[in-house]
Amino acid sequence: MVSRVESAAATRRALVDAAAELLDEGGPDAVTLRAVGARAGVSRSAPYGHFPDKDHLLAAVAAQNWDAVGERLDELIADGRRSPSERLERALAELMAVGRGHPHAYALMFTAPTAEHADAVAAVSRTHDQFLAIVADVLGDGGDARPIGALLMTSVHGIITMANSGHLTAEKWHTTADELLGTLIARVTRTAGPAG
Amino acid sequence: MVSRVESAAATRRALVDAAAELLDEGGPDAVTLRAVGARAGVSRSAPYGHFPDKDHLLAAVAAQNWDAVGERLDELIADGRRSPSERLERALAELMAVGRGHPHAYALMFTAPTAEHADAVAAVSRTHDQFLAIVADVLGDGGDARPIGALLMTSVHGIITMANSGHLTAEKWHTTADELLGTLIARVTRTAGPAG
DNA sequence: CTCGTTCATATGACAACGTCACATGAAGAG
DNA sequence: CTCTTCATGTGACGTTGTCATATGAACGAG
Repeated sequence: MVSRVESAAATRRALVDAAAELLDEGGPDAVTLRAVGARAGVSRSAPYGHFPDKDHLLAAVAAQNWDAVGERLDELIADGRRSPSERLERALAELMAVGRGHPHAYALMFTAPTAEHADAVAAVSRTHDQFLAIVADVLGDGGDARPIGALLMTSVHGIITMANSGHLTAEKWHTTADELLGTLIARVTRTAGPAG
Repeated sequence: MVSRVESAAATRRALVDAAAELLDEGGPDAVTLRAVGARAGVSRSAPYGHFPDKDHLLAAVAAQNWDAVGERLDELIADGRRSPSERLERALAELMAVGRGHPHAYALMFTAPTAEHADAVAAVSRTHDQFLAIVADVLGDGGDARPIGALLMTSVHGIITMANSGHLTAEKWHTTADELLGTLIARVTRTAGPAG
């Protein structure tokens, strides 16, 4: 029951989960290999049996987060009760909820994987494809969904990061992240053509 | 000529410049206090005579970068030969040029100052106000420029950061950062009303 | 069952880092 | 000239990521 390979896989999962929890709770500075090991019930350099270095462990956390978002998008796509534009709104709102609710985890998802971890790159690619499918469904067969999808994705990403860094204050900009999301969707998806 | 206060001010400037250069060249990891001191011609803990800690030194670098952008926006505002919408395009292009040309410096500008450094907060506020003035000039007297300005600022910020982190590949999204900027301006400033 | 191998994990150690306490030496005030 | 002030240099400490090595239990062969 506790075969060697099973135990190793469990330890790997525990390490990734511990790193994710520490990141969520205390930010990047709280994610030390010693703290990760302690929370996972192993010692400080046990991660080196599963990852080449700390960056790869963090890449595994990022991949897990991307997969979680992809799962939510999957549910949206499978849910036939909603209209395409409603699905797009929900997808963007989901991204916003993750970004605002778990700022550190979100920031990690958008720090260059640079082929450090093939799993992370694949997870990102999968989730992006799912998002593009949702956008394509809204636009119909009229044009290429990718540039419009990119504009939506990058803009929502900018709203989230500026809000998280405290640069999007209501006093200065007289609006909120949620309002900006609504305006963005309205203005970008209004006429579904490819580019202005 | 080398009065004590002058010398101290010169050292402070040298420290900030050294930190900015190291950041530009080697990224955040290259900015160690020892390296900063060495490049500035002083020793490793000289910064502590001018800043409470490393974060405050970095905040000073961020403030300097924000002021530099503000200066460029000032030039745009002062240049009467351009139309308001042309000025807005140039302002956003300027932001994009900084972000793409100096990714580490740009990332630092958008990491929470959180009142660490009053100078940094003031520099950010000044530059944001200048940007809003440019946006207001495009919209005319028809409405509040702030929400539209926020949407433009956050979206461009998102384009820059996603491009810098390698998440905005041409293969996946079939577009480029520059194209997205054009589409953004076209779709957001088309009809100048406040919100959709 | 027994023995030798393999491999995940634990421990010790090292360099580099941010930071502090203290020493030093020159600029400015009287 | 003397004393004070303050920017700077030096030594030291705790923490971090990482590696070399030791250990001990899960496997395959006999």
